Amino acid sequence: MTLALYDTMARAKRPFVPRDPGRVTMYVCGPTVYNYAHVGNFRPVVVFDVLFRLLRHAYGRDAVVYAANVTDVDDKINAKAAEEGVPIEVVTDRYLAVYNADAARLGALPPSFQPRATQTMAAIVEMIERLVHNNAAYAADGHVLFNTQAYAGYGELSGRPLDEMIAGARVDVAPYKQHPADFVLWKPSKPGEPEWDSPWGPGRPGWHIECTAMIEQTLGLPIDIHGGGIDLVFPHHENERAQGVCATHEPTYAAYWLHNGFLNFGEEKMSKSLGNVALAHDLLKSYPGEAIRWALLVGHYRAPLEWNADLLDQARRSLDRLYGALRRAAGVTPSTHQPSPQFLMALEDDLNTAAAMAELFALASRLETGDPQEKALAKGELLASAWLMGFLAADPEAWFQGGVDEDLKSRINGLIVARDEARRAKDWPQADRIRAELTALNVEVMDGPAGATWRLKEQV
RNA sequence: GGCCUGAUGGCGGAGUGGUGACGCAGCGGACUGCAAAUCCGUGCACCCGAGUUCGAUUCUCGGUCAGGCCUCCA
Repeated sequence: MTLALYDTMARAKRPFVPRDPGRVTMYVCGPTVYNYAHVGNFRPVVVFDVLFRLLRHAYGRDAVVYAANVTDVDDKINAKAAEEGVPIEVVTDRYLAVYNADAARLGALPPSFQPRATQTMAAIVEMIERLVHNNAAYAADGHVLFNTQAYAGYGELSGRPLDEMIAGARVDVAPYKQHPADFVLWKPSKPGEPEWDSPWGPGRPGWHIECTAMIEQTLGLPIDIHGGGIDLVFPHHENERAQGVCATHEPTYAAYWLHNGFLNFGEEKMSKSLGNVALAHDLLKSYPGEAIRWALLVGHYRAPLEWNADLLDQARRSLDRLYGALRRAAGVTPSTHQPSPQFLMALEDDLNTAAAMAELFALASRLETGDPQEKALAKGELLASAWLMGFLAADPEAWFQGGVDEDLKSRINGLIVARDEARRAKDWPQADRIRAELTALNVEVMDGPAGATWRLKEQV
């Protein structure tokens, strides 16, 4: 295993060496649950799921501990709850359930932990107390603020010198801040908002502290890998790091910082064939989760990805190709359970999913054309490789015929049999009539040496 | 205003100092009663300008464009 990961702080690819190979820790910033999540929210979910799987492959299933948090204390949540006249838990529980269900349909394994801010309050308050005690935080005007001057390394992660940021800042500085870059650890709640007890009066935590507290509580500091969207580098992760280091006096907060790029929405391109490709939840009504996952992984995770309906159609066709090869090779017994070396090499190179996918196609091609021995190897490697990336877990038949109810299925099979009889009698007009009927049912027939197979034609 | 990325064929997207992945779409052929699928073959690209070099899409500089961050944000 020679995994190399691009570390945002080092601005370079670095060989990955965990602190303890027997306990590899990874934390990824999750969503604020106040609404249906945007597809872009699922890019990190899927990307870090691939990394999770790869790490488990390398270090062992139980050796990787992965925490992905949920932010359930937030202004937007408060607003939504107030709008509906319900407690915030009603809102957060609802959207968290949807989020988790959608993530599962995108093939993401459940993380080892899914901590929530509301369930980490004691740890948050305790950590703030520690920061105050360490002179890294101060109370002012009902707030507790982190003192950015207390940490010399502040700005190292994002590569921004402090004064530079202040010079370019477009926000007014709150009067109670000692330094313009200081940020809130604890603040009083507004009337009617949820609040928690603390030594500084009832209130709620600032945004950044929850992650640091959750990491310490679920994984322990320091951790090996910290991930999230590129937008989180500053200020969120910069602040997390400052807090974590000052609270623990441990110079490393996270050994590797990984950040995924954004999805690009070319508006005019997108809205034509598909009304709404922005919400994963809506997308899942039109596309298999696996196709969406494929689309999200088709480019390198750090690069921006052009997101449009075409991409999704192409993703589905790519999977058709792979599942098609498996379907035709139903009788082949895999001779290995190991992913192909080429495939592994691609993923180990900072998760080069595009190159890994190319290898999947190469394996499919060998599965189509190789001699029996080569086919057996290709099938084993194709399946093991694809599984490592979270693909091809479905039965090929189910992929092509999925979503068809039993009634329709037996009707289709009846027509296939009837057509087969007509074909054997060389009654081509009758055979074509039956095919037309099947076409009307959105079914495509494929005659093969072993009889006809069929598939549902693409929708949309 | 400050900081930072990126710009590859019809589309998406790897990668490389010299033989130019891969997928989808296209085209030609094989197979098929006809199709589909599959197989074989094939066309199409490296933003602009300058520099370094025997040679640059790949390195350097400048420009243009796009995106991100500095404020909630994947």
